Amino acid sequence: MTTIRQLEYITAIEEHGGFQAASAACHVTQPGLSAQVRQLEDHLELQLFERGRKPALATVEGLEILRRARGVLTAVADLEEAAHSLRRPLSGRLRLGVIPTVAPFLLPGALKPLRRAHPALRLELYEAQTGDLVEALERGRLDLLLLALEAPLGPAETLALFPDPFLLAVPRGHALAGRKRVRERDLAGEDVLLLDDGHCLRDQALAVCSHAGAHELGDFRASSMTTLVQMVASGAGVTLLPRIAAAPDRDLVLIPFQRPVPQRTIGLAWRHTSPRAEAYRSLGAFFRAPVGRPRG
Amino acid sequence: MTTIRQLEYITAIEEHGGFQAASAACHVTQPGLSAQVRQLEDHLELQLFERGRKPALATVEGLEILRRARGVLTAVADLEEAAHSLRRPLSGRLRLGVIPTVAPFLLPGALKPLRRAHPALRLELYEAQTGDLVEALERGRLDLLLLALEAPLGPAETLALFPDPFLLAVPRGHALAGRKRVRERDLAGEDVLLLDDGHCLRDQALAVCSHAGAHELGDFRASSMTTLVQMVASGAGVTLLPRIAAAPDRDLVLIPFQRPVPQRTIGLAWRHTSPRAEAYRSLGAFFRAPVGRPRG
DNA sequence: TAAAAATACTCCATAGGTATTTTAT
DNA sequence: ATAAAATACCTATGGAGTATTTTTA
Repeated sequence: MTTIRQLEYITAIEEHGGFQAASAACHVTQPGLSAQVRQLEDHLELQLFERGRKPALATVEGLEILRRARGVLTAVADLEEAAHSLRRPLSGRLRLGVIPTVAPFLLPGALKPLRRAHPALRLELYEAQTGDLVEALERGRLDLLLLALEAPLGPAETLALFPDPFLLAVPRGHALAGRKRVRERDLAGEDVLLLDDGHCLRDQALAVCSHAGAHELGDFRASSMTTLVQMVASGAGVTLLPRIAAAPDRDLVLIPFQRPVPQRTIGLAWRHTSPRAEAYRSLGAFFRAPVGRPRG
Repeated sequence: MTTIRQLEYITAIEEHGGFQAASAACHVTQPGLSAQVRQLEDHLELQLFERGRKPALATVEGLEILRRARGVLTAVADLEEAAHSLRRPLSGRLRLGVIPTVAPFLLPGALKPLRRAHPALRLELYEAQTGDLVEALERGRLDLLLLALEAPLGPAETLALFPDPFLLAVPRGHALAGRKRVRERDLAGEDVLLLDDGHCLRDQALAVCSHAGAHELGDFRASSMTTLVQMVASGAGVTLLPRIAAAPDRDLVLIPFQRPVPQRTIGLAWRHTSPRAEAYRSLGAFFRAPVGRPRG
């Protein structure tokens, strides 16, 4: 079988002009090197060097083999060099999956610092709902997820980043609009607007509503948080808004809950077998909650 | 030290989706293969595969190493093939890929003379569409391609063999059936039948049709040229047929184009690094156009 | 006759084998 | 429960060593 070592030996012979000099350069004895050259020649069934000549001379065939041998050796060297540079974990491709109820609120402030801190990191973003993200993670199509940790995440390893409390969003002029704080049971009898199926936020809000005695408005299913907010602002009902999604709005009143505050936990998740786990943990700092709260 | 064997093992793992399957393919035991993988990982100081997963999953770093490993292995394979062909160029295995719109028309007449002229050549035939062939060539799974040179062939080296003009095929009794020659714009308004996606012939015919103002019949997609011809013969529409594929048919009329004649170029393609390039060129003579033209 | 390479042999490092345990589905 | 990979241990191939002979400039 052809070996890398054999190729190193024959290129050394060409480079140093002889078996002896080559053996010295390769830190082996001359007979050892000779044996390898012989073995390669036997394997290729081709004479590479003309024997019995003072300055070792490659045959015509040998020159062609030598040319290719150098190509192989540089490819191997490149591979080892690549391994070296890949050892810095926060470089290369990182496929990050983010849920739609987090992405627009956390990513804008996170990406620029992240890129600056780790310029070698090639970040690829995917926005999808929790179920799809978890499956993609398991299948090796994503490396890291940014989502709400309340959802079932399978065997993934996680890092909690911050709690994201829900606020009650009501239209200006609503009966509850003047309140400083609300309790979950204040929701009783309210028409609650929710997101489409598949959003983990929908399930979380639904859990709050159900044991508060509120009922979901059957006809409405918002496909995005923006739509949801606009529908509430137009007086169609009330909704639960995560604080990171809460932006000031003329027609909207956002009221925090009394304790116990219903909330979700934003965090990172990765395959528990991933070799970059520590690197992922260190990325958590970039995805902390935005500083400017919309309201007390 | 990195060895060729280690690179073979890790690419086998990727290819066969597991250590066990890979060890079988490499004719070694699983512990033997595992040990070599471990050794390579230790040497590179890099985890290449996530352990403890059913379908062995390469790490992000592993994928990059695997890409380079494949490059090294093809370079080595080329070197060994070079050695072989430096003795007798036209002997040993030659894996020939041919596109489906060429194979049935060119191979029958070519194979027998080829085998007679080069009995030491062990010819292996693969029929697939251009995209798959080009990828297989690049990856070192094929040695030589016989196809239409109009398609994107990457960095491959090529040899044009002959032009293959398109003929217009119409059903007997069609309005154009009596014409001695047609122009491209005669196609305007015709229902044109084409092959499935992926056939380069489809793209070439589509190019002719589009600037001639013809429209493709949406419901029909033939998976083979035989089907295509039968559909035209049954009056479903017209089509463009390469001349090498044109066989006399009772229900079909084949009309040549006036200049400029739309055509494809049949030729050979090989890796630009291939050591048998000269031998491949000499094979061109066996794949010239068939002598018996179906029509003027 | 000096150099460089080949030959003869010896040794030991390690690739690869068998048997078994551990781990993940 | 089953299948895959890791671990432990052993064997033997072959790479590399020393000593020596052969070769040709």
